[in-house]
Amino acid sequence: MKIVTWNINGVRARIGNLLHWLQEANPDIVCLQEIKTQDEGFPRLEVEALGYHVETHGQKGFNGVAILSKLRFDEVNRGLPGDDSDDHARFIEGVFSTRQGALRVVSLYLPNGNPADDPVKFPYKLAWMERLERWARGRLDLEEPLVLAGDYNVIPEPIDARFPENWVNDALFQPATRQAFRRLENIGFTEAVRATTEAAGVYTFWDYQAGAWQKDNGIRIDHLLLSPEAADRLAATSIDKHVRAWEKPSDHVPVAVELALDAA
DNA sequence: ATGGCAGCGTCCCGCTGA
Repeated sequence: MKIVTWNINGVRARIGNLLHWLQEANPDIVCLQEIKTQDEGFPRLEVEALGYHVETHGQKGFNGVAILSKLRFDEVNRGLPGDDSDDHARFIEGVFSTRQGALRVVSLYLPNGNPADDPVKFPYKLAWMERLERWARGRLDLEEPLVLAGDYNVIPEPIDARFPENWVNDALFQPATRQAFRRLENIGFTEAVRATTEAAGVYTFWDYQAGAWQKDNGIRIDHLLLSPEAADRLAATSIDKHVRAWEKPSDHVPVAVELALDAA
């Protein structure tokens, strides 16, 4: 079972890249972030034509997440519980049947939080991370394979940036941000890419500006966190870095995990 | 990043992103 997360930075602007990549990578489940459209604007017919079921949680202009799946959805939940006043579309959960039992997959787009001294944006990021932890603790009680996949907007460690010194004042690399991410790991989640490589120079995002891609000035901020039951079935991870060199690319690339699970 | 891209809606400028 191949599960992938990709911040696509506008699904309507990226539909050609998405269709090409789906055929090349042949994933079973895809978690998209920043679809930047309302649900009715998602190009679902083109994606369905490739054999995928589509569930979205969109909003006008920015944010928005989706899950594409070759497996039928048994259940879909939209929005991260814990704050009814939060109207950002950043969270969608799908439940699937496998031969080994239920599988839960979340596509999440964690708030950026910049500027780090902003009285609203940075606290919103930390509060969202606290809500995610609270929600995730509850899901761990189910003792099921669960994948929390998405754009976390978190650089976990200095090794996850080409120039970590450039990020010390950034919300993505603040001590409080990194601590909140470690808390998610410490309650029982395994970060899939770091579980499979200790290598430096592994990035998932390169800014459009200042020739960041050409200089390999990247950061690793797209992650897949695995519950114990999912981590026990972790077979491999991969990053489709070559997609960043395509025409009209997203600034993020797909990050994949292979789990030893079979569709029911 | 003293902001040099890119997508989107308010649509040829302003906002958001990281």
